[in-house]
Amino acid sequence: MDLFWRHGYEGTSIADLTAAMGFTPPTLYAAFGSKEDLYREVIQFFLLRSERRRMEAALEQPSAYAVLRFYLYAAAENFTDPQTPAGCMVATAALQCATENQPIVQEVARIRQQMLLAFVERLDVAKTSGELPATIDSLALAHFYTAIVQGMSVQAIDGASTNDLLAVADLALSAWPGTKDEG
Amino acid sequence: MDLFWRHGYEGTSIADLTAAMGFTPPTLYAAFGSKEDLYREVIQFFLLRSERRRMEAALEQPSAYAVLRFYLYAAAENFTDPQTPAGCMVATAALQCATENQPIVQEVARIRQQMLLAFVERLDVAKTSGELPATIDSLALAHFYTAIVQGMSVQAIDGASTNDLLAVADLALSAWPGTKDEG
DNA sequence: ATAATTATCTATCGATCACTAGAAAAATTT
DNA sequence: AAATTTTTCTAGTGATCGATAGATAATTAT
Repeated sequence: MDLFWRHGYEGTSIADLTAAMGFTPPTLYAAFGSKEDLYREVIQFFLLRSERRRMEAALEQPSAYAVLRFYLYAAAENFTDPQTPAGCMVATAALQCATENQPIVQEVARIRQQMLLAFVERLDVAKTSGELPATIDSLALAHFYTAIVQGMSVQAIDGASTNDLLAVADLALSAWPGTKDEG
Repeated sequence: MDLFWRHGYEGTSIADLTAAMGFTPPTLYAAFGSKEDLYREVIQFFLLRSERRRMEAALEQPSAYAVLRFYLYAAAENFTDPQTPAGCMVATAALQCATENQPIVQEVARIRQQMLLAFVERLDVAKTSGELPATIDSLALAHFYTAIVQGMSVQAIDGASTNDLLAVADLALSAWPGTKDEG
């Protein structure tokens, strides 16, 4: 996971992986099938351990605004955690790949769309509860906060600090067009 | 440029490039030196023709707010222009590469830092002119709008429409903490 | 303890990677 | 028109790519 996270799908070779894991290619292929299968498995593992956990923890917050704040603050911390590679493993992964790796590109893009839809769902709830005006376009607002997360990931990769990203998060939250009540 | 833009540095092979340009590898190497040299030249060409032009046109706007609006609207249009690959060629390029290609990663990251600093400079001017409160952190605000551009690029690659990105731009502009006067 | 199974190894596959020597062709100069 | 220079080609370099056949070692089952 560390290697794919740091160097991407195409930037990580089987030789890199087997050297890091301490065994030889046949073992890797017996265990995971192919490089592509392994990457898919790693992505699912990442989602389970990091992204999905972050989203689920955020969704426990009592208001849509608090959900966003929790998620963005957690992202700022996680994206700059020195114990993991910088940025998010899915938010800015597999953006450009060779033609033969388009299945990977589409897979990761599909996961990003799911992240987007998770935001949309929570924002729709916020509209029915009155936290957001009914005139608000949930999809547009979700696009905005998703873009922020993706931009934060790029900047983390470029070396931004936790505080840099927290400031970005705060500015994004200042654009919130609904109530900021906590209950 | 189209190939590197669409498939990235590692996703584009010399064979891809020579096939697209209609000649053979020795011609490419005589003309450009190496794949890395060619990529650097392509990036500079892109900056000249697209990114720098967009920034310079934006900076002709009469207020900092108008500069940002112009730049973000132009980005929304350009990132989804069907005549070019989706997204920005530098905003979301070379984020993950193999160890041997780290010079490329650093080069592109350096260019993104220059984009950031261009925003910082204009925001500092806005503080002296009173468009922005003197208490505003120019660097943080620049990080925010740069993140928006990078996020818009990711979403364009994922298939977002011009209108999707314009909505993101409008929400980002709604976070502007200064005067929105046009003069 | 022996047999069957599983896991991992060495060694290598053909394909492709970025790149280049030397010949042939095209353009330019005299 | 002949000589020179420049350009592009054919054909290939060694290295590395993802992936695998067959042998060996370790484990599990009987």
